[in-house]
Amino acid sequence: MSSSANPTTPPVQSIQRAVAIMRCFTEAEPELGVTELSKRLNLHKSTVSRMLTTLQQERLVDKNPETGKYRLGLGLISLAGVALGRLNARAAAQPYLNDLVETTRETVNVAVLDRGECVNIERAFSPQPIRYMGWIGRRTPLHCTASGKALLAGLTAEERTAVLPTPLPAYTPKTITDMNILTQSLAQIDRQGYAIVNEEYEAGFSSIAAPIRNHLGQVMATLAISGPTYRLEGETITTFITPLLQMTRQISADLGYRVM
Amino acid sequence: MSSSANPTTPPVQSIQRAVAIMRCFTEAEPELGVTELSKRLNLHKSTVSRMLTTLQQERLVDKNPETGKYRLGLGLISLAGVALGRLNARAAAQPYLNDLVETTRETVNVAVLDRGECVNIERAFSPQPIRYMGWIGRRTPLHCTASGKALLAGLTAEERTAVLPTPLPAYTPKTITDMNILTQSLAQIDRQGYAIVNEEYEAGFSSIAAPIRNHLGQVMATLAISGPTYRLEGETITTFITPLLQMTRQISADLGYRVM
DNA sequence: GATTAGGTTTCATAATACGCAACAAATTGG
DNA sequence: CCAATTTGTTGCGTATTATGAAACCTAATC
Repeated sequence: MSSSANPTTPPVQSIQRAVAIMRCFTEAEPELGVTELSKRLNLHKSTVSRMLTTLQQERLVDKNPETGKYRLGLGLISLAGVALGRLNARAAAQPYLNDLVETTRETVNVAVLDRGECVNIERAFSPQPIRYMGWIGRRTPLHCTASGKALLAGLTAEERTAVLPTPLPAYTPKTITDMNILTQSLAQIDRQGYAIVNEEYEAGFSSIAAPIRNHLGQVMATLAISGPTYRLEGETITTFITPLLQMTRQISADLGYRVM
Repeated sequence: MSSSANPTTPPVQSIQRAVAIMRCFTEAEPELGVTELSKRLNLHKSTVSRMLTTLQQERLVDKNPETGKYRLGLGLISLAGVALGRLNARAAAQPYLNDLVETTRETVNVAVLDRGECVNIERAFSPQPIRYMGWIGRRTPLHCTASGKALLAGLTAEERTAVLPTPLPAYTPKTITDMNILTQSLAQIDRQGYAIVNEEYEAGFSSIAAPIRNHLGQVMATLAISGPTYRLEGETITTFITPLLQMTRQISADLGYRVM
């Protein structure tokens, strides 16, 4: 039977269009008008207007009464809540996050792999005013974030090739874009059991992550500690290794993973 | 122009159907098959199958490889993350939630009003093993939850009539179903500035909530402390009044609300 | 006040989504 | 182990829906 990668069934165009409309709304641009969406998606204004009206009826978008513009609606939050609720790694990790925040005083995140990206599914924020704000749902690349690399390190070479873009995009001057160098780096991460990334994805931002394993030993999520480089640089981030690994071992054990 | 309650534009049926499919997945039933969805929604199997394929391509559902059944996908989480990101009350409340959990040792939630329901938009869980697990996105009724009543108390009589169902459904023997009694109760809540609910929505469950106001003094969200009745009954829940009100005043002040 | 821009609605029709039937694969029960 | 049943997918023709064009309404701009 065909996989989703090579569908023989033509997709339902109206659903694709509706999702494309919703995906135009971002953290940077939370509100958009009919005409703007029409231009971006190359759809007629009347098509966009009708679709927005239906999405609004279904609570997936709403209209800001003050600006008259559309934005994503709270109905998405309820659906997402159901989607999050089935993630075992999230439930397993959640009781430990605040302890790790207290120990490190930095933001802690849980992330999973989804279709070539790293998706945050849980987080506990640092109490410090300058902190990493990785919100739930945020997607980041795999090859230049600590969580992403920890996820990649748990994949076979084949799986890795399937999820990584070619060429690897550069996000900062420090991003590794050579596949061989990345592969070697991932082998090292697999051996040592954690990944550290300094400013490969975003200037001034560093993090350390380790895998969370299921009862079969497969990497199902990662636990990461993130913050501004000026606070983590030097030896500071290495002091997080032990508490991080202790925590991921505990969480993995809660999920049934036994080291043989 | 017509509101979403009385649309003159016919809705896009395919979008409605797709959303109906997604809404079949719940916390209680996170995985469903094509035939089951077909029966529930009275749609042909081939229609459901095609729609699920497109939703899967768009990451709003995925297929559990172990069971072959469909479930809500992580793509929803990213959209919901954007939706949550625009909620000022949530961002304003978030730094205070852990303090309130430490003070009360109970679960703390932030909720907003959305189309006749109370929706959780933030939460910090109690560290105790028996605790209220109000997940983000969870929807609860207005007339029998503390958050719901705190939201209702901030509405005009007209607005209230618009959002409340008639008759008021009973969830437990303690649910108030008489509109006059509810109205009097809400007037009292408005005067005292907080709502307490004991087992009106769910047996064994109680909570206290207070409104979060914006710069105009309008109730935009609520902050609630919830837990099992056996821990909160008697005088315990009243000891939460002062810390809760202090916190909602602080959060409201952060949002620009000034008591005249 | 005129013009422009954004958004909505009516209408005819082009194109899509649909149901039906057939088929393939998986599951169930004897 | 095999037949029967159930589930899910796909090809096809067409009924129905979604669509774009045009007209209209409202708000914003000059």
